[in-house]
Formats: sequence, C-alpha cells, structure tokens
Amino acid sequence: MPRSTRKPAATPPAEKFRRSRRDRAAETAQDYVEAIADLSAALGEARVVDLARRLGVTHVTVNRTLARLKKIGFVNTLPYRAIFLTDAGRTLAAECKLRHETVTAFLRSLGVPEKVAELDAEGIEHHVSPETLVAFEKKLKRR
Amino acid sequence: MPRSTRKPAATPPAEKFRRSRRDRAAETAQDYVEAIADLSAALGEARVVDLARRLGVTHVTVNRTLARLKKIGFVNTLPYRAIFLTDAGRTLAAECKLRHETVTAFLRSLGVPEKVAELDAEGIEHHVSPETLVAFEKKLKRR
DNA sequence: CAAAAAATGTAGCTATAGTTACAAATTAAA
DNA sequence: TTTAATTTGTAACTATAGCTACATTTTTTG
Ligand SMILES: [Mn+2]
Ligand SMILES: [Mn+2]
Ligand SMILES: [Mn+2]
Ligand SMILES: [Mn+2]
Repeated sequence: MPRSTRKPAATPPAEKFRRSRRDRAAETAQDYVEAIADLSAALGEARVVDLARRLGVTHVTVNRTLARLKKIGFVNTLPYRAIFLTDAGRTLAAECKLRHETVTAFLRSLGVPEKVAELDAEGIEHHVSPETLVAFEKKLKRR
Repeated sequence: MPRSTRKPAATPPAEKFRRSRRDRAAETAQDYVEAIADLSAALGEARVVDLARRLGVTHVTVNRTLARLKKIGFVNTLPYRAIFLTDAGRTLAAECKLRHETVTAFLRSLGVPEKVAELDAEGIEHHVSPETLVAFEKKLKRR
C-alpha cells in the first residue's frame, strides 16, 4: 500500500505504555521490600536465603537485586549479615503491603477464589493507581 | 541473631511470584500483537514507525521485538515491508483486546475516571486470570 | 577446636528491552 | 528521473533479571 494514501496515524497513546513500563520496572523493588518487611516481622530478620526461597529465585539473583536496592536507598546490607530496610524502604513496604491487601480483598469480594485472588493480586497490585485503589476501598466498605 | 534459634521459614509462597514474573514476561508480546491488530484495522497495515509511535519506543526496539515475535510465530515480516500477524498472532490479539476492554470497562464501572482507567488497564490486563476476568464480566452485566 | 554444613559472595553466561549513531533501502518530490 | 525525505535495518552500548559453577565466610556440629 502506498504510504502517501494511508490515513495519517492518530495521536498515539504512547503515554499509557510508558506508564505500564514504568510500573513494570518498579515491580521487583516493591516485591523485595515487602518480602523483607514480612520476613523481618515473622523471623526477626531477613536473610538472603529466606528471600530466595520466598521469591522463587536463586540467591545470586537476590544478591544482585539487593545491591541495586542498596544503591537506590531502600536497604542496608553488610557482607554476610542480615538485610535491613532504610526508612524509605520501610515506607515503601508499608504502602505496598496495604495496597496488596486491598487488591486481594477486593478480588475476593468479587467471588474470586482465595488462591486465584492471591496469584492475580501479586501482579495486579503494581499497576493500580491511587485513584483506582480508592475505588477498590470504597467498594469494599459498601458491602 | 543466631540462625539456629530462628523460627523455621514457613512454606514459601514462591508460586505467586513465579506467576507474576511469567505474566510480566508476556506483556510485551501481548501489547505488540494488540497494537499490530489495531493499526492494521485503522490504517490498513502496520509499519515499524507506526508501532514505535504508538508504543512510545524507538524503531530499533520495535525491530528487535518483532524479530523475537517472528521467531515465536506471532508475526510475519519481510524487509522494508509491513508487518502481518500469523493465525496465532491474530488469536492472541483478539483475546488480549477483549480482556483489555473488559478490564477498562470494569474500572470505569467502579467510577474510575476514563483516563485513569485506560492507564491502569494497560498494565493490569496482563495479570488478570481467566477466573478473575469472568468475575469482572459478571459484575459488569449485573448493573 | 577442628571439620562439616550452610550461607553468602563473585565470575561469567543468557535473554529481554531500552538507547544513540549510522547505513541502506524505499518512497515522495522536484 | 534525479534528489530529498522517510523508513527500515544494523552495530554497539546500557540496565535489569534470571541462571550455573565455584570461592569464601560464617555457623553449626562432632
Ligand atoms: Mn507483586
Ligand atoms: Mn505484593
Ligand atoms: Mn498492556
Ligand atoms: Mn492492551
């Protein structure tokens, strides 16, 4: 088809794909700080092996991701020691935990089976904006 | 803390993180086939530049992703020609389009503003299981 | 306390997905 | 029908995130 006779491409919706990619890139950090907070609460401290088991990856992957999180300022680590969240890390973890719980509860309230709700929420949570989260919360209250 | 006195780590929920990572890895392919189908319908054909504009990436990124989609069997391409979906690609695109529309409509039905619903749906869609999708559809009908 | 086991760290590999810079081919214009 | 503009392709780089294999350190056990 001659390109000159084609309809001009409409204004592209690139913004939503950028948002989606940005959210995707933040998923790892969010799951890690949430897991570190959980493990710290449950076991008293979070170790590399615990994270690896919990997340279903090797300890090598955990190690490299922790290095990145440390550089960003979400965790503090010392060689061969337990992992601790910074203030920023704790704040992020609290936000994520709340959002995670809301998303899971919301799916459950729709009749989605517990197990499925948990699996889906683990991915969905990272793409739920504050506005949508509020909508979920409202719906949960009005029942 | 001595590790021997720590509580033994409970059965780890690694499965949900694996699911989440698997979904994440499939996001790109889904957005591409959906975009190719859209562009083909709107313009008569999908070109590399169109996809780049639509997705908000450079044409180089589009090129390499198309090579991967071709290898997987979702698209057919010839040098300097338009891009076409295979049967498998068309099937996937149709599934994704339907799911995408359902997720968007569902968010809208909760009172989430149009723009926000579109942005959120672009990411959420990839993590919605068939069960949850059905729950969304049911909720949409009963209104 | 020495030896064995477990945990942590590191080297080096793969794949995906983004980029800029430049080359080649196609399409449109003069 | 040349020439200019656009499109497509490729080379080479970066970052994230997974892996295996092996080295080092710490912890537990005999
Ligand atoms: Mn998650
Ligand atoms: Mn989570
Ligand atoms: Mn999408
Ligand atoms: Mn979509």
